[in-house]
Amino acid sequence: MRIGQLAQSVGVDTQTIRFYERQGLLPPPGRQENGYRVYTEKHVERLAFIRRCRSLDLSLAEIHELKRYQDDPHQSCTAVNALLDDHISHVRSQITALQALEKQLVSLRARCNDDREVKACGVLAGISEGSMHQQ
Amino acid sequence: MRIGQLAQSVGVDTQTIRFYERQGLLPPPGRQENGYRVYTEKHVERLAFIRRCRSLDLSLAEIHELKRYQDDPHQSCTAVNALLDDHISHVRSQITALQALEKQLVSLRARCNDDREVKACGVLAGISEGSMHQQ
DNA sequence: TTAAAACTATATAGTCGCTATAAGGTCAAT
DNA sequence: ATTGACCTTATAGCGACTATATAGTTTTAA
Repeated sequence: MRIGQLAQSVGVDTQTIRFYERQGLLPPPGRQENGYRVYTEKHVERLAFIRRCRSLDLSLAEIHELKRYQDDPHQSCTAVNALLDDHISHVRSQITALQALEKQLVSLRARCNDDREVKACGVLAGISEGSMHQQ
Repeated sequence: MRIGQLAQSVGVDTQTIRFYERQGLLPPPGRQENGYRVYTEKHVERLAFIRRCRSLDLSLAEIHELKRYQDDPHQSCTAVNALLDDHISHVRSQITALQALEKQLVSLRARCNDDREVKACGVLAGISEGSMHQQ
């Protein structure tokens, strides 16, 4: 199968596939005489795995790490679990930060509900004052 | 005041200040005979405004937009409010996405609590199966 | 048969908001 | 005279792609 087919079957751009290859995430495929890449089912699975990891927002470095674990299947999976735990706490702290941010934004927004002139707008005033840290 | 003083008083790296200048966010300051930048109180305020916007996670493009509104203080501030509303809903959808992600990650993590060999690890299996969409 | 469309290849630059590095000029104090 | 702290510009790097340019190949249609 050529790159276009692989791309379509996994739902990825061809550029992204070449990019993963350059990054060492996807093993270099065979080539036809004309230089076209030729992929196997293995590549489909590997690419799908990468995309599922990405949909979990794992970084390419983390996916690399998981790949190393997969390639040495007899070691303990403690490290796999640790990686996931780290990632979960990373996601949780992102959520916390964004929730605090949302609160700030909503309280800022409440300072101007009507159609004032910009110079009287409570929102701009609020940002300029920098009084956003208390309350 | 020179760039180091400005940087310290606002709590920003000097590189960042020059970067904002190149981006057109901070007006070009005067220069001493030796070429050193000379800043005024105006610059302190403007830079602090930029940093407060950044702490609200507004993009440089959005800050540009706010700057344009400030420079035309007699127009209605509807656009300011709209910008903020957009930003709030952007933040909210980020939160929602991250919460869904967290759920996925936690349920994936639950598939392996003990020290198995990697080849039997439920976490890696879970990712490989790609059965993460039905909860 | 030929011409156009669709596919493939590589290389390179752009996105965002900085941050880091290199290589040098200026200034005050020792 | 030299150290050190400051300033200057230019350039490259981060992450994970995405877009563009340029060119070769294959497939399809007229």
